Amino acid sequence: MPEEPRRQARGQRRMEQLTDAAAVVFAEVGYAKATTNAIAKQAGVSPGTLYQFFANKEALAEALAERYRAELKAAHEQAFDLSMVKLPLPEMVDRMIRPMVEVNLANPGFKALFSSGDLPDRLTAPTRALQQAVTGRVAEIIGARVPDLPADQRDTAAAVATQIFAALLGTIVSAAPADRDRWITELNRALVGYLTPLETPAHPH
Amino acid sequence: MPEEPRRQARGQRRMEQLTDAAAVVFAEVGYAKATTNAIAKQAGVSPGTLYQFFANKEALAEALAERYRAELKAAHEQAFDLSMVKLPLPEMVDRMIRPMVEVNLANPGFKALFSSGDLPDRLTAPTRALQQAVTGRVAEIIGARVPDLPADQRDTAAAVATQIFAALLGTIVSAAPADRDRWITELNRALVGYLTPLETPAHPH
DNA sequence: AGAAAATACGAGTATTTGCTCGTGTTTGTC
DNA sequence: GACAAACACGAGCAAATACTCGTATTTTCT
Repeated sequence: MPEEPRRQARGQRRMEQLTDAAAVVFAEVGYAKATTNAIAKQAGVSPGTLYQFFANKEALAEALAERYRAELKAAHEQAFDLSMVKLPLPEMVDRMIRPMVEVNLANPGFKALFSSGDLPDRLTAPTRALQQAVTGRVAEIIGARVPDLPADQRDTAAAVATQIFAALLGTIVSAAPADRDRWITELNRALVGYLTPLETPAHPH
Repeated sequence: MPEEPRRQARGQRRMEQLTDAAAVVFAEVGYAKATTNAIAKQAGVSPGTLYQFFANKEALAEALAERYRAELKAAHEQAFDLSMVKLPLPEMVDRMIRPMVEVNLANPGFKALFSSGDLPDRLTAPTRALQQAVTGRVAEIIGARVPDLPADQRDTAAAVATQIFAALLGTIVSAAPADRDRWITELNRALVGYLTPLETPAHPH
């Protein structure tokens, strides 16, 4: 098995160019229909060069997914504060949503990897990693907010919330900028509506 | 432009065989990776025969989508009753959800057409038709339940509810049968949580 | 029966696509 | 400056795939 060559500065730049290009092409035509030759062309590079750095199309997608994961994590760490746990739910949800929408608007390829329905089997892995990173984050927050909630219920709630988010993300980013806030509001309502009962369990009637 | 030939009984059967086969293959590998040759083989028919009845892969998907639309409509007309409008929201939502899940379980190809992320451009049309049929139905119900709701808010709510549904549908059908009810319950909670505020507008604080 | 239309076949085609490989250039190290 | 490693090229391959077409069979109609 061939070892990873020791990358030099030029190579690092190329790899970034290539993931950038992949993001553009994925965003334009989706992962499945994106061709490696088109990605190479978009990067201003020959097909051969692409394969000098990535074993295959999938590895390229993995690298891109990993980049998004890191970016998301950074955005959240910047936007999150443990004090947020004490905010009213709608405001907290808003603060969770915004950075993710921002990351998505800044990286059009994100959606193609995060919430595309039928990707080749193997890509399920990086996609799952992305989704799971988000879900884990959400679970943390819910856990901090409702400490008495059993772990399994918390994880289920986090998974559902993430799916709702992913579903509406597409609508939000493909909407006209003027309508975007409207859809974000709806997403907020949906999440708040779903999560509120967790905070006020079993009310007497 | 060639005219549609007058189909004879044999041809009608073939067309059904072919859409059946398409459903199977779509369910197995998704629309994008489904090959027309594989569909023909699954139908026990040569590739040429497939193209005697469908101009291309897309037309086949359209026919399948149309079939699902009709099936869904029938299921709903059977399950719906105007009296349902007076039921408590959770129960009504449950009655809306169940038949759709049923149709989905009975027709594994449904999901591939209904909630797949990156389909070829033209297939957006039949897919949209399916989604819109569902959304329209939901809008009707909401309208009947909350007559005072402005039309645009009603349509927005219907669209969001449909997206939430589509998002969790995948989880529901791919879950182990034992877990299915659990996820259906969550879907119910999500929809009820989102829709409830519409029924009790602007509460005094 | 006989003609026309519909159905059926399946090897073959034109194109696409992920990826390779032989060859040449640039970069880093001593 | 010399040597090796990394980088770059791009024509082209092997495989896949949507679709065709010449031919043969079956059904329908008169």
